[in-house]
Amino acid sequence: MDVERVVNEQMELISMGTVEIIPLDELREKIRRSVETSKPLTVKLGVDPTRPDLHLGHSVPLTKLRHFQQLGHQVVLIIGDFTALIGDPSEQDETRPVLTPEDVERNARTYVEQASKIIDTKTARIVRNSEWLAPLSFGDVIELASKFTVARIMERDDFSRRLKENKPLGLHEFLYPLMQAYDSVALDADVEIGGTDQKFNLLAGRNLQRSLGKSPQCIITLPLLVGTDGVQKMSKSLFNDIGLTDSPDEMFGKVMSIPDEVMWDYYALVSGLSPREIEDIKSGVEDGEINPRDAKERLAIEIVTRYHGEKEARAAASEFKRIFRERKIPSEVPVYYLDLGDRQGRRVWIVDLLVRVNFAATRSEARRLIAEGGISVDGELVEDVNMEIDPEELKGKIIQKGRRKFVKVEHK
RNA sequence: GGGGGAGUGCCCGAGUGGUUAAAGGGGGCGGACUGUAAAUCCGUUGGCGCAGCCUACGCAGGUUCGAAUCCUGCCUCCCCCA
Repeated sequence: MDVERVVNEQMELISMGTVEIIPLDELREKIRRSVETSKPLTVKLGVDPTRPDLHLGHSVPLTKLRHFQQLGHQVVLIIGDFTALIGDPSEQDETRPVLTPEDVERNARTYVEQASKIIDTKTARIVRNSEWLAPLSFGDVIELASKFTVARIMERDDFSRRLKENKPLGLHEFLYPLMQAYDSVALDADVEIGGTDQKFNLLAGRNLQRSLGKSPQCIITLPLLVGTDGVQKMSKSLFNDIGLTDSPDEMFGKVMSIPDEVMWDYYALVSGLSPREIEDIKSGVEDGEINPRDAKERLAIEIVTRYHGEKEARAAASEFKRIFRERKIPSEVPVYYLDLGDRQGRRVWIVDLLVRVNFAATRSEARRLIAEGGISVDGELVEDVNMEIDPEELKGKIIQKGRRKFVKVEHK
């Protein structure tokens, strides 16, 4: 077997889509040794269960973990149940609210399930870092903390920025990189993966391992996926996320809503296509041979296929076309069951109806919607705020709000 | 422990006694346009069966014909010194 060739092949897949590999030649050396001795590398990815759902941004490092898995390495997914209690201060402008152990536990469970859509959870090691972090004594922590200097911790610009801007910075937050670093020590990690925002924490692991006389890990950073707004990084709290558990239609639509320019990031990071295929599509668009919309549609299909299967992806694509391109009513419209019991045959006031079907939170809002020309009944624009409809007449009618919200009224 | 500063609508933020339901921006919603749920432009954005009324500027009182704006107490947060 040609060792050099295998090493090259592994390195090619591993480096695909990465931002940095530190240090590159050291990783190469580790791979070579692994190939020669047939001993898999231990590759670590930590995720803090701070929120109940994973989104497409999380899938970027998970996909990289999958690559290592494909190459036969031992991947370890760390559920940061202990670290989540502190909250990673990386890129945060403020101290995170503290989660209760119950929150963490609930989130942790769904994380593993969602991660299984990307990595093979049967061969991966899935561990919780409370396993080794919780038993540490205060003395142990002080001992570990002595391996870091304040100046080094303050190198992090998110820390120094917060200090400069007179924003609070909790002492406990200083310990976060320390804990993550200790994960690497506890697992004897050879490689750790993370987003570019994790660079400091990843390097902390490398340094701590070295301080404790262990072989230091290599680190791989990956780009942060921008959210559907095309500007900020994907984050549930910014409402620009595409959740891994989003329905096919929702997922498809959200992908279609990203600005054209960022679709190439998505292609590279979460489409699952090879660099060559992506390049073909990209040059096709640049030459004007492929309509950008079709390229984006292809992307959306690829992504939905990954999480829901091809059949669902196709269905989502045609549904999208139906609603947005042809401006038709979706094939399935939610139904609102009008309760006639207490109405005694009285007519239904449109404003009241809009609130009942949840198109408006208040009657004032409903009035505004009508004034803005955003409401129609069976395709007919509602102009009169005082419109009243006979319940019998209303049966089976479709109320539309804006372009894409529909509800059908039926009798209970 | 001492001193200083701040709390305004979903968010940021202007406003220091009188058309102030409160400038401006962001976000949301609607409309136009579009290959698109993108970009851009326009409108709208406290509640109430609403040409009127009610509730609002941390909380509770007070001064005044009239307060987000002045006074008192309380709560919360931040900064500096120790």
